[in-house]
Amino acid sequence: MNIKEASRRTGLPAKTIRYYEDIGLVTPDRDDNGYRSFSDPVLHKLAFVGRGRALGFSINECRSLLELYEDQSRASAEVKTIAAAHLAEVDKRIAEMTEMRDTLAELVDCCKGDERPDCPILYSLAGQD
Amino acid sequence: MNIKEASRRTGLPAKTIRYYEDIGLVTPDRDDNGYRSFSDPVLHKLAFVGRGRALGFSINECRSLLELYEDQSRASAEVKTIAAAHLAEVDKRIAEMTEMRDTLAELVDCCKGDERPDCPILYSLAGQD
DNA sequence: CTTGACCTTCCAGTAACTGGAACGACTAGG
DNA sequence: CCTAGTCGTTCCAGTTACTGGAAGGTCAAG
Repeated sequence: MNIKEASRRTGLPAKTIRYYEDIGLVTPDRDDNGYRSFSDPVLHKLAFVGRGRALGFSINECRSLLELYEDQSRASAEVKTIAAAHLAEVDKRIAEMTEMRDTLAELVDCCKGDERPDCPILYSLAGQD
Repeated sequence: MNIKEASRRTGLPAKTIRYYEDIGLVTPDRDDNGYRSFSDPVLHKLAFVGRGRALGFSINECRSLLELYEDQSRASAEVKTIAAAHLAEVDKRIAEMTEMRDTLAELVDCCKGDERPDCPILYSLAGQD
């Protein structure tokens, strides 16, 4: 299977698949003409990484998870450690963004949005609170 | 005032202040020895950008806001447009992250985290739902 | 006159792609 | 057999917003 079909099946852009090969996440076979040839296991790994990325795992976390997935003697505790750490990160990030959002929403709400220069958003950014 | 003091007063790393000069956000004066010399207005602009960044505005949004701030004849509607668009982005991002978070939390919750290889997190990433 | 804290510039690296150029391979139609 | 069009390849550069580090100049204190 060529890269386009692999792209279609995994939902990953062809560019991204090439990039994943570059950084050693997957190693598709090659046909005699130099074209990449995607076997089912490789396709499977790509989809695995795609799902990991969709859950916000970094490439390196995906790499570790992939290794654990392939290691039949893994302990689920190792996986859980990675995922729990990531979850904590996500929670923190959401909390930060929510705080930001609320401040922002308040400012937007206070701004009349007319043709006059008077603007609480700018005043706040200027530190005139 | 030299860069260190400007850094202390704005809370921005000196490196960042130099970077902001590089990209033309601010233009501090120079002393005869080549050192940057920060006047109050420049300091003020730096603090403005710092607050904008803390609210999640991109550098370019900060640049636009700064221009509007300095334009006495601005219409607050212009500012509101930028801020509201950003707010919508933030809201979208928070929604995405929250969805991610919930899926992740569920998986983490289901994983026993022991020495056995059995792991719902990996199974889910592998697409075995 | 030396030490230490400051300052300068410039180069490179980060994360995870994405766009584009330049060129080769393959297939279908005339 | 030629050609057009779609696919594939590699490689280089750009994105965002910094950050780290090297090499070297400046300044104030003792």
